[in-house]
Amino acid sequence: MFSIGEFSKITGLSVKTIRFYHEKELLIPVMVDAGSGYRYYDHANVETAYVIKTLRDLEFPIDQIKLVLQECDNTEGSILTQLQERKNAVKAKIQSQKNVLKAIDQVIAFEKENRKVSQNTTYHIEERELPAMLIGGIRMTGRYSDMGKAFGQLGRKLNRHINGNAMCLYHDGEYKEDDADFEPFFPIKKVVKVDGISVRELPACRVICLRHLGPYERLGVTYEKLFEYVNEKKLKLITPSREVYLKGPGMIFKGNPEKYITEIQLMVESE
Amino acid sequence: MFSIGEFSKITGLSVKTIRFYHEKELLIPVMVDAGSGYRYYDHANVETAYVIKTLRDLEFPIDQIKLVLQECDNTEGSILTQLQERKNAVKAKIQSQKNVLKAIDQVIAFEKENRKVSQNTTYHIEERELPAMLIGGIRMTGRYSDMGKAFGQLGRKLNRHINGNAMCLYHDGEYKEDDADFEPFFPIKKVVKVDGISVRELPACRVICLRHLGPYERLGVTYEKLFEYVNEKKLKLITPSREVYLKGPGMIFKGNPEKYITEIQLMVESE
DNA sequence: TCTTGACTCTCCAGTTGGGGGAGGCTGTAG
DNA sequence: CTACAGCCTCCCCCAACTGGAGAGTCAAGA
Repeated sequence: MFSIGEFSKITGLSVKTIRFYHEKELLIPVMVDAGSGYRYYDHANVETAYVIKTLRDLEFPIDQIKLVLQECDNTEGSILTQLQERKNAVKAKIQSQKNVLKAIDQVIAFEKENRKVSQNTTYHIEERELPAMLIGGIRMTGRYSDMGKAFGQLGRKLNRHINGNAMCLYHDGEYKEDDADFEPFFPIKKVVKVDGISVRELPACRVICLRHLGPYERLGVTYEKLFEYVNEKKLKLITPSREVYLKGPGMIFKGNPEKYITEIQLMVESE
Repeated sequence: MFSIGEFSKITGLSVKTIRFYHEKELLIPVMVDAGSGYRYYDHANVETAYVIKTLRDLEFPIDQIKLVLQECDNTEGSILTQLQERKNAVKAKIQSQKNVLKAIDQVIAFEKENRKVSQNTTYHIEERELPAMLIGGIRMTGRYSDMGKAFGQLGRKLNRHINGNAMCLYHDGEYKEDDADFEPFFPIKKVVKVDGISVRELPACRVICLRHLGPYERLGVTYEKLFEYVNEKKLKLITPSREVYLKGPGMIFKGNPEKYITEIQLMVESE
């Protein structure tokens, strides 16, 4: 018979753990001195202890180990079933961890992309030909402040198909506060079918564009510059116009709005 | 300003959780009524709540979220670092889970193998030519009861290279109790270098063999039958002899010793 | 103004698998 | 006989909440 300390050295379980297993009725000492309360263990206890250790290494929860030990001898096949169950549970856990990993990667990718845009240049009005692009978007009417949620949804649902910065189409010819008609979207790599997202091709077109540094509230100033240019050059605008969010709020933090960079693209008739 | 219930509906956090986050100073209500103790939240709190939710989804621990929130604006790159750290932590977790999975698989494989051997036949002495086999073993002197530990070690270290049932070589010509010279081993698929394990080829040979059903204590009876046969046929024995543990104790449970099946193989001179 | 019912408060306990330590008994060796 | 190692029970601690009890508060209807 071994005292708890000897038993601890034999089995490699800590004294605390052994007492805990006794309390949980997992590993019951062969004898407990009625007077002193000292626990004494024998060889059969050692065997049981090894079984418990093995199963704990396989991350069986205590309760299940108790079950396994109870039907120890009477069944032959049951341990295999239990092992299979445990295996499935561990598999499920791995899968959920992998999903977390994927989500983290996505956030990292987004934050990195968002940080890449250089801030040192000053911006000039440019005329450009935009190529056709495949997009996935959500057209909505309401307030601009709801756009964030839409981008969140788009990001989650389009995920790895995303092929560029967040953008938005403005279908109104004029500025509206409460009842605007706009369409947040992402360029995507190939046609996908996703609930609640409309996928289509945006045809190639000619645009004049200008970048804006600072919070969205001050976009008006930059729009004004573009309109001046349009008048001067006697160009004709076509709706919808676009904004490209080169650097905006992160997926986690809003960041510093003074550093946001947005490119405004106004479609004009080709000459 | 929102009451805690409204705030809960807005953010999707339970009321309990919101109070918990307050206690942890993660999410501090914009105002607490001094008289009633009622918590009131505003839009900034909603934003913070979303940040917390996002980070919790990525399995950031509370304390780290607190840090992240504290250095919210003052740093740009820090969140990326934190994300990378989190990623590595999750990766490590996945790896450890995968190891558990592998261990479970190994146990399952072992238990299945151990269960496969049919028990319904009666056994006869056979003469056989054994092919050469590559083995990994541990030669030891002492008691037979230490063999279990050796097999445990062998199983862990040889792992996927194992290519057959557990076996043992008996290098003594006679039966010894305390000071036996024996060598538990597994057949293996290819040469591997592992600390404390000797790997070599066992040459092909001629053996007479007989299977034994029951606990190891009664192996003597079966040995006797073989010795009778040897005398009768005037064969010459060569050491070492072997035992093949067709069905023995499981990796977790000892199982029922009455059902153990062991094949004894005695090497004889080729005719 | 009172009542009702929904809402909110604080405090306590429990979850898993133990670890750390206090304060007090026990066993054994010199 | 005494010292000291070993053992006992009891309580608190970890994370991230959840559940419940008992009491106080708010807003609306009678």
